[in-house]
Amino acid sequence: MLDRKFIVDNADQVRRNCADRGLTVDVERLVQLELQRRERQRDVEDLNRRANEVAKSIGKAADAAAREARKEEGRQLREQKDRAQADVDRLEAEILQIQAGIPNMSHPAAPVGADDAANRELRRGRQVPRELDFPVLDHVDLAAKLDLIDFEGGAKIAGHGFYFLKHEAVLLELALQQFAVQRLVAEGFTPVVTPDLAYTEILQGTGYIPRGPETQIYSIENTNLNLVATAEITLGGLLAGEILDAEQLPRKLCGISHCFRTEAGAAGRAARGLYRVHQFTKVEMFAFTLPDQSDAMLEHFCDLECRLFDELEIPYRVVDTATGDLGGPAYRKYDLEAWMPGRGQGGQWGEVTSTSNCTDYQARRLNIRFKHRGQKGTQFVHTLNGTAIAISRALLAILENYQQADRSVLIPAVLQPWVGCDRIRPRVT
RNA sequence: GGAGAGGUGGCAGAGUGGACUAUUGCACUGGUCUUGAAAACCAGAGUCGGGGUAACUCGACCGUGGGUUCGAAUCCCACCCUCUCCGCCA
Repeated sequence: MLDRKFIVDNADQVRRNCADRGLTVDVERLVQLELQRRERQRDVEDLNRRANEVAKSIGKAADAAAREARKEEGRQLREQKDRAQADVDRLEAEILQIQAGIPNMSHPAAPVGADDAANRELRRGRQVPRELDFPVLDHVDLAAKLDLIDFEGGAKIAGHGFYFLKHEAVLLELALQQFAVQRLVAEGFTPVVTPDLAYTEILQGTGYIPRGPETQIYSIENTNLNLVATAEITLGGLLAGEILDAEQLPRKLCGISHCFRTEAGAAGRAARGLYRVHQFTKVEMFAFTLPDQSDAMLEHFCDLECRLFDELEIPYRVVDTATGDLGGPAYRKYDLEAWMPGRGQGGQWGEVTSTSNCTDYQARRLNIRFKHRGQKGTQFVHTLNGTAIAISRALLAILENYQQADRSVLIPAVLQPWVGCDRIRPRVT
């Protein structure tokens, strides 16, 4: 959420940013409603003050008749106050609705454009895509030949988009988690395993919208709980409502969670196999920083993502996300897109990680602040999130990039200690 | 899941309808004393919003949301959470 005072004082800038992101938002109406609300709020406070004065005077009233008169006066003042408060509440609700639809401001260097066509490639990873001089399979066919993933089984018990991992795929899932968490712990992250469910207000604080027609979120009926779409939700929510000591920032966490996404409206998009599924495991990075640390932290997160994929020896490119393709809370976002030889005709880049600087947009709604010891006042922290490893897409990229002419798949060297072999061979049945 | 007890400032902990303008202690900040520190003593100090150049001042906040009342930390209702015991269970 953007600061309301900022919106009112910088309406033009906010309107332009909404346009850059391809959104139409009635900023003028918000400004107008907010000015009305402030005026009415002053009435509420004035009536409260007068009612408080009356209440205090009752004990000192000379006689019963005077006391009754004062009571009546107090009653009327409270009634007026209630009416004024109702106006304020009504205005507040309408303002919030508009305000919630306003995205974060965008980094001045972020490419301006309507969609991912305007994304800017920043650089490529160490590994270049291999020349494959044999018929290339995609991960679905590879997994079938190697008996690694059972999509039919997943569909049978939970529907399309669910799957069973089997054999070396299971070892790879665990190996990727180990690999990511160990690297991150060495970089000063506190590792956590988070809940896979969270309250609606926590999701909203992080910028996710449960229970709408277009929601990507699974909710538990008759409760206030939802399945998380990412550990970003639980990691951000962990410190909701807290005031942090400035000296203890930045604070870096990495969380393992399962991620659940309905993928409503995703039908028809390139979604074969593991690329777009309803459940996967992810190791997520999250940071709480001082405002002047967040730009550098975003670069740090991006560097870490690059290091992980360089170590896995998977080809990738880094992309600076265009304004129209940024999520609402993001101020700037970098994606890593891995080379996926089996995707499309002759291979395509496909997103494997994403890291965002959300500045104070999430922190304002989650109410996470910091203060300097001995100084008065608080400010909102900045929050950042980044994918370390999303298992399903990393697995996809490994299978397709490491496939061999004999239909075996090599195991990346860094993962071999955990997988316990250097190659997955077709299973003899 | 059942029964009981609770949720008050950074922490501990008092407050059961009107001077709460939230007692007190610890921790914190400044000062006095001291070569310096500790101790002692004195003083200050929460968050959010509004008004004012400022000293300052007004409103809100005692788990959350409603309600009763002229007036609620205090009474009532619902929900959330914590602790103890019991049940169930990996």
